[in-house]
Amino acid sequence: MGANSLMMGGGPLSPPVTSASTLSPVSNTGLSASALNAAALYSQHRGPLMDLTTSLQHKLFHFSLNAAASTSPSSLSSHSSSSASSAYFSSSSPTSSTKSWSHLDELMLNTAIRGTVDPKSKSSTKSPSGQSISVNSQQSQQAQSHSSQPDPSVVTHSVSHLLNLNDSPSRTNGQSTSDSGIVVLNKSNVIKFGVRQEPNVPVLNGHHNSQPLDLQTYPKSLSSNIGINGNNSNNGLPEIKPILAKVSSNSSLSGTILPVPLSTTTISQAKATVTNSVAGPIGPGSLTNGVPTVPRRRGRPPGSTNKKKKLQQQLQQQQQQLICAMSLIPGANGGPLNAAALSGHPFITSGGLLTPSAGDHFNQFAAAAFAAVSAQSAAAAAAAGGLKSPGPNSNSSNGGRKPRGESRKCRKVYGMDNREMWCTQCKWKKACSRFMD
DNA sequence: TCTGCCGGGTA
DNA sequence: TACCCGGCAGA
Ligand SMILES: [Zn+2]
Repeated sequence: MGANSLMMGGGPLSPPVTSASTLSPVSNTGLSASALNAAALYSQHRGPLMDLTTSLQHKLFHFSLNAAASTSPSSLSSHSSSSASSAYFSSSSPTSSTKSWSHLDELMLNTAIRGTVDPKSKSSTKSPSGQSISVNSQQSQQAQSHSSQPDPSVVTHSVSHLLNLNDSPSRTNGQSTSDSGIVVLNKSNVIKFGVRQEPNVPVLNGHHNSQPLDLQTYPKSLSSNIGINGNNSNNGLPEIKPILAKVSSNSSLSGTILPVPLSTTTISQAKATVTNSVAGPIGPGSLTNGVPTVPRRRGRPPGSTNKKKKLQQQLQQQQQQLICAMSLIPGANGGPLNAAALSGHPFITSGGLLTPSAGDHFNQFAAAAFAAVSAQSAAAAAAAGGLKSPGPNSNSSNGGRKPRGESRKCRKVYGMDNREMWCTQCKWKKACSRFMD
């Protein structure tokens, strides 16, 4: 029931496309204008498409392209001056919670989409063409290892294998009313895809009798024309192609994912109808010459560090302690030190550091204070610098950091493989909101 | 080595 | 505010 309402309930497409009235997908998709138009054009001839990126949010599986993982952090950010198109790609540290697309497999797809795990579908999925997912993984690793520029065709190939797309659009029956679609598209640097939520619709047909998506991978020039990720060939970003497909609910082909023929004319037509009135994450400002660009990913850029700031804080703290200690010097018993006394003191340098020099009137009191402060600041620096604090019970409430709770949190409960099941806070590396202590 | 999460950057 | 990640403390 949900599927049908999703399919039928969609309003007209937001961009003023001529075929908008014939299209029934949800419009608030965040898909690129050209993609929407391509979908519109397709649905005009072939029947309605449904954007599952929106309708199946909770079932969506998402992953980041990790193709640039092996590059240095500086090369991760777009080096093009067009900051609008800059994007980051997650590094794949061992503890990284981001799933590399090369690790995507059928099991995860089924888990993500159907919420169930089919134990026998784990790993080593073979396609009839003799290629397997592991081959794609190898390809991806190759792409990762020797180049900061991932090979977009590898991405597309792999996705097509994973989705097991059928390459025969002619098998589509004309009954558009019983067909719904699946849209696989890029949104920022994340590919999202899914199928409509309907029981008993196998996402991946069990026979793996499909072909790879080669016929969907139009050449680079075309993908540039359609405006996916812009046509800036040297912007350091991988090209992510739109993949449009539909799920047939025909009895004999139930669950088979049929590709949408993105013909050259369709693409060019789609390009011609690109407008600036696209709503969604790809905002109006990110369209340049009708070419949507990839917005920069939110969040802390990978590779950024807190060390600089921390060092600064450390220094400041040190100085403060110094001043406090120096307040012992002029007064008899640690009376407050006024500015005049401090500024006139021979041991306070412009940098705020105390530099006792031989021959000066460096009294014992000051020496003692200096030693004390030095020891203190050294300890503080050691603590802040990542050295293990010395004793087991070094401090009961160190730094105001609350002690770790004893309950298992989402990460432990669901595991890294099911990150989509974690609570939001855990996803963000914040204090878990689901398993409170 | 893994887990939990704080601090802070970015949109 | 939402999202994301470096890095630290502790198990
Ligand atoms: Zn949680």
